[in-house]
Amino acid sequence: MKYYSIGEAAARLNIPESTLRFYEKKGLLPIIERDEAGRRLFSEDQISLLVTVGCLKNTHMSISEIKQYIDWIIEGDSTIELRLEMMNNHKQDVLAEISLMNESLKGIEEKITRYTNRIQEALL
Amino acid sequence: MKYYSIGEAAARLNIPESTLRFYEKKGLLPIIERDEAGRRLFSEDQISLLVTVGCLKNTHMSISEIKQYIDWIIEGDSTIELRLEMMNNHKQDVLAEISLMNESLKGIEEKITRYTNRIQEALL
DNA sequence: ATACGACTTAAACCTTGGTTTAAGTCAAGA
DNA sequence: TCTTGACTTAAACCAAGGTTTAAGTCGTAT
Repeated sequence: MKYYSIGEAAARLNIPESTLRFYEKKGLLPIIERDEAGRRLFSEDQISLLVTVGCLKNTHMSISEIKQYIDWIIEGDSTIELRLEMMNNHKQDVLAEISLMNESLKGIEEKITRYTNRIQEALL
Repeated sequence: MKYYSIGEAAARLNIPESTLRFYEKKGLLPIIERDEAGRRLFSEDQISLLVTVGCLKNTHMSISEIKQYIDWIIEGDSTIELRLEMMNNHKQDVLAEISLMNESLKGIEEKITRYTNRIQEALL
C-alpha cells in the first residue's frame, strides 16, 4: 500500500504540516503508522479520513466533537447509529447556520442598495 | 428621543452587557452618550447600528474590519464609496463561504447515506 | 565525512472574541 | 438610613485553534 510522508500529505490536503501534527495530538489521526525512523506514514485511508475532517471543519464542527466522531469510528460498527445521529444533527446545525448567513446577507445587501443609490443621487 | 440603558439594549439585542462594553472598547460603539452618572445611553440609532454589526458578525466579519466600517461611518459621506466597496467584497466572501459549506455538506450527506444503508443492511 | 533537507518532540507563543472579577458609584424603595 | 439593583472601571482570565521555536535524528547526495 502507498504511504505518504507528512510533507506529501500536507501538500495533498493543502494544510501545514504543523496542523497535521496538532490534529494528531488532539486525537484526530488515530492509529497513525510510523516507519523505522519514527516518521508518520499516511495511508490513503488516513488521507480520506482527513478529507472528511476537512468537511466537518469547513462546516464549523469543533475539534472536540470531531474527535468524538473519530473515536466512534475506531470503536467500530457498534457506533454506527451514534455516528448517523451525530451527522444528522450536524447537518441540521449547518443548515441553520447557512440560513442565518443568508438572512444576515439581506441586511448587507440592503446597505449595498442604499450606498449605491446615494452615490447615484450625488451625481445628479 | 428615547434612550436605552445597557441592560435594556442587551435585552433587546439578546447579547450580554459585557459584550456591549467589549464592543465599545473595540471601537464598535462610536459616540456613545452618557447620563450625568456616567451610564451609557443607547439611542435607536445605536441599536440599529448594532443590528448591522450583528449581520456582519453573523457573516464572520472580524471585529477589526467592522471597526473600519464604523470608522468610515463616523468619517461621513466622503467614505460612502469605500463602504460600498467593503460591503460588496464582503458579500462575495460570504457567498464563497456559503458555497464551501454547501460543498462540504455533500460530504456529510454522503456519510448519512452510507450509515443509513449500513443500518438497513444489518436488519436483513 | 559532511552537509542538507525532511522529519521528530515538547513547550512556548499567538490571536480572536469574548467573560469574569473586584472594587466602586449611584438612585430608589423599605 | 441603609440596602438593593443597576450601573461603572480596569485588569485578569479563558477556550479554541493553531503556529513557532529549539533541539535533535535520519537518509542521502556530494
